[in-house]
Amino acid sequence: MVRKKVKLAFIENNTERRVSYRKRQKGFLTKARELNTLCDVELATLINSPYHNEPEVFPNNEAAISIFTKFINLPEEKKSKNMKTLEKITTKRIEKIEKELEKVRKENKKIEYTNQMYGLLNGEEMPNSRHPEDLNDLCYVINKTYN
Amino acid sequence: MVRKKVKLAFIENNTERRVSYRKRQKGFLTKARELNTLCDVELATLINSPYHNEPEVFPNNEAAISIFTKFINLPEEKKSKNMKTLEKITTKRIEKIEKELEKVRKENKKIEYTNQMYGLLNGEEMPNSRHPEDLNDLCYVINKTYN
DNA sequence: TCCACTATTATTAGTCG
DNA sequence: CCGACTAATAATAGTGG
Repeated sequence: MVRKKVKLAFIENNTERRVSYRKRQKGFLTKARELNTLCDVELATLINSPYHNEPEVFPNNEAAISIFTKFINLPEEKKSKNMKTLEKITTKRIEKIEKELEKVRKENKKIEYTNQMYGLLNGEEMPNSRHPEDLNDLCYVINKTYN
Repeated sequence: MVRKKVKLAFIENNTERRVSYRKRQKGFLTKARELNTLCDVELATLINSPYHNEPEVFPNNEAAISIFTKFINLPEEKKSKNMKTLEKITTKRIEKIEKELEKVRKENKKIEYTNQMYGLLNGEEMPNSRHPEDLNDLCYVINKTYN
């Protein structure tokens, strides 16, 4: 996918294939980490290749085993197609809990910002994460966003 | 990683996160397919997310299960370095509990045999499970084994 | 909510030392 | 064979409908 658009087929040349593997494994694991972090999903991967002796596991052995064991033990009908009522109910509950979670996060942010305001008013140091020029807007933002 | 360089952290906004997840899952699975095809390695992935009801499995259920089962059954030292404390601790605890269990079993046996001895001395029937010719040795065995 | 678009960044095939 | 580099393609955050 660069210099030359590459044909999606087994790379016959050994050296070329090994080099490509190294680069792409790196990229692949980065993508896994990003997806995992940005969206907080349960994600496991395992690669067996002749280019390393031990399997390459993400995120780590225990988590991967736990995620996969859970899947293996799922009853067949849950592994695919037809979703049962129980699962739908669970999904709804998860959605509800997520909304509550977001609310709590907002509340925490508000408290955090408000504390920063008080701290600043009492002459404390400006937190590293916040620039002085933000100060004028801080109070406005707090009220605008959270009330 | 585009328009704006994105911070590698959980995306708080629900909608934004869902959209990002969709796009990135697509990209991730593409990368998996490419690595798999170009370099012909054994590769399995599994994602559980609130954005789909069924786990997203690559390359397919059976292959993924087979690859992971193989891994789970590997001897510990092959599973590699990053086997963490949790599992070691669990293993140690199980070993300890098993030892205690064995001790308790021995204790129970001793009590059982001793009771049989008393029963015999008081003229009770020989238990079916024990032959008369064993009797000579019983007391010796009790002491030899358990003291 | 979800396309489709596109400006940008990220990935990587091939090159060089 | 390997690491660094870079030209070129690929992925995707934000946008507009």
